Amino acid sequence: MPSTEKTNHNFALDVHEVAKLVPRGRVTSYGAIAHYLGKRVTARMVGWAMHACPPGVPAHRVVNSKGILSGKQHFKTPELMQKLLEKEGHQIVDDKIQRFGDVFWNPSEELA
DNA sequence: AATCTGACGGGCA
DNA sequence: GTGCCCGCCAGAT
Repeated sequence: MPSTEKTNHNFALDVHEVAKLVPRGRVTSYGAIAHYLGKRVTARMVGWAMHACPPGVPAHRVVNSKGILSGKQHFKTPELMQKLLEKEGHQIVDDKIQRFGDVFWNPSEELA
């Protein structure tokens, strides 16, 4: 249960927690996680949090609002992110997840 | 101490 | 549809 109260400079932990809940074969966005955690947490903060994501967090399942693999450069190798996603059944064309609307997982609803 | 940057996103021109 | 601006806050310079 992530805290949505006042100043949490620990939201990174919440971000990681939510990221781990993303089902295999589904993806979510930085903004969706941010919205779920609360108003003070913005997509940028989520991005920052992912920067320090511990092992076990499926960071490849988190993309930007357009379904683009904006963070692939931060993986061990840029191809890794796409490869993992394709392995989970996603189609990716030009760094963009196809059928994004269908595989999108919204924590605010699915996890509400 | 001050400033810039960033795995982003929404709003407006 | 494209592009610029602003906000949010923690690191890095």
